[in-house]
Amino acid sequence: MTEAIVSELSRSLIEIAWHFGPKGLRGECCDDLTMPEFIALEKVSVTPDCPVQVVGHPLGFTKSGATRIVNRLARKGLIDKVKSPQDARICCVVITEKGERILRSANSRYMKKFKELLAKVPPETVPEVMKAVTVMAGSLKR
Amino acid sequence: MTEAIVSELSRSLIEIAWHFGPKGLRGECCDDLTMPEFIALEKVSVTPDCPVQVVGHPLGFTKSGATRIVNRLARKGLIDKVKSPQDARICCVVITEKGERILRSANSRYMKKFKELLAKVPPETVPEVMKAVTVMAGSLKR
DNA sequence: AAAAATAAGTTGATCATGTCAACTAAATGG
DNA sequence: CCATTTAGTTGACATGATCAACTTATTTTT
Repeated sequence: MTEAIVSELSRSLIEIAWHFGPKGLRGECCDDLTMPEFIALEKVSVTPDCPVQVVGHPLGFTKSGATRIVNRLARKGLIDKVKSPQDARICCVVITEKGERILRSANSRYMKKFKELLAKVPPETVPEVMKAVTVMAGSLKR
Repeated sequence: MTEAIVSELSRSLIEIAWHFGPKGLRGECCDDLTMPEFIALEKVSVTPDCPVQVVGHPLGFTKSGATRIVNRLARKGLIDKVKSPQDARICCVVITEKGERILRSANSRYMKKFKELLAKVPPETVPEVMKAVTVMAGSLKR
């Protein structure tokens, strides 16, 4: 494949990234959940007794940044912090009922945006595109 | 297509977006060009005599934010601000030689990342994926 | 068992980057 | 020629992250 085409494509991907990006669904719904907050909440929801630092991993944050985003989510009532019984240094982060609700709501917002994009793609290629996106994302989780 | 699959996919896309995102190639190269700076520089490079506000458009910035990002790029020597001879209110923003160089460098960085992702995708589906990404990005430019 | 090293988390100081509203200066048009 | 609009800038502010220094708890070494 030619450089020019890959170049064009990576620019397209960046545009999509920005569109879905930090200002993604600001103010559109969901307690004004920012994109990093969404990613953090998602991480908490799939990680049982998630330590604070781990919340920062998918975001590439330092542990300090992790503390701060966890505190923000806690202040909004989306998560709870519980001291681990095994190791008192560790702070188990768990999602609350409200957190689950907000996460679902935010997720459907993003889905809506994504569907709008997919609508422009030739329908017969959709399954392959979806598979490709999944594979690409999967290769990011180290 | 089922909700569950679209949900999974939109999360994948968000992960990719974050990976390419604001902290994208921070410190990896290119004078520490941030993602919004990259987008701004790109805009300047394709828009002859680009007014300041226009730089902010693809980013969704206010004119104030546009001024600030333009000043940052100017301070780094990547662009020049020239008063328009036709209308002295307007400030024509033009990319410098250094700006062109940095832009190319940043672009190839992003391309490298993108290629790494594409490598995980079944090769025969690559052309369709590329087309789909382009179309999706295209539908964002209103 | 005591001391040293390591690890999790927090916090103050700071920095980066955006908004808003008020401003200046230039153009436009009754 | 005055009123309005427009481009751009700026000060005050909000947000959100880092860094380094700290506390507290666990683990390792001796």
